[in-house]
Amino acid sequence: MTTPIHISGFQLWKTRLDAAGQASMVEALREVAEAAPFFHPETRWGRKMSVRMTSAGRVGWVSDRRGYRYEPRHPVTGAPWPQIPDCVLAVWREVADWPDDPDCCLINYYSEGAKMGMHRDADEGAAGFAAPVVSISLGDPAVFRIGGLERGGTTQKVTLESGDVMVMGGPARLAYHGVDKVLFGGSTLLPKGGRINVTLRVVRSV
DNA sequence: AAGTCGCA
DNA sequence: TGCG
Repeated sequence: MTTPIHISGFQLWKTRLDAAGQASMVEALREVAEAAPFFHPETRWGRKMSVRMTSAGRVGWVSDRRGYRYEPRHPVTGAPWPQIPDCVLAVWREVADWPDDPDCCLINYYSEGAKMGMHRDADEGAAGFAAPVVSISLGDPAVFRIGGLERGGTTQKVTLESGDVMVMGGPARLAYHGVDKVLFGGSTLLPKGGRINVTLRVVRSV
């Protein structure tokens, strides 16, 4: 599909990745996770998030009692993050309409029952806000919620399925969004089920 | 508050 | 189920 759907300023390409493309991306991400294992981040208040995360790229997104930030090293192993896989960069270059490659490839794994509250991607620095955020969905479908620029505004729901690619850019770059729930078992792409979401960002704060 | 819960 |  070459024409995206527009939802509150977000662009959504349904099944932008075909089955083979999804499978090879999962394999590439599995290799990233071998070098940079998934970890369970804590919020600033010491609560575990339900998603597990890891990253690739120059910096990775990290959360702990010190707050949210980007770091050049894995918080558990201390190793630099692996390189962003070429197949992931290829998606960015196709849809981002941005001259630079992303600095961070955040990989979120949603097992059964995992969700993510409404938030903004706001840790990338002012220059990073100019670039879009690209999001790739793999595995089980998820109910994604899109809000506006302020917390508590009206929201819209959209189901994201495996192979979907979404771009949050322009006026919607700092819009609130979250994941209500994962429709566990809705896809056979991942051996253990669940959902992987890959987000690509230009980071100018680190 | 990238969480959780309680309320309408 | 969408807020607060």
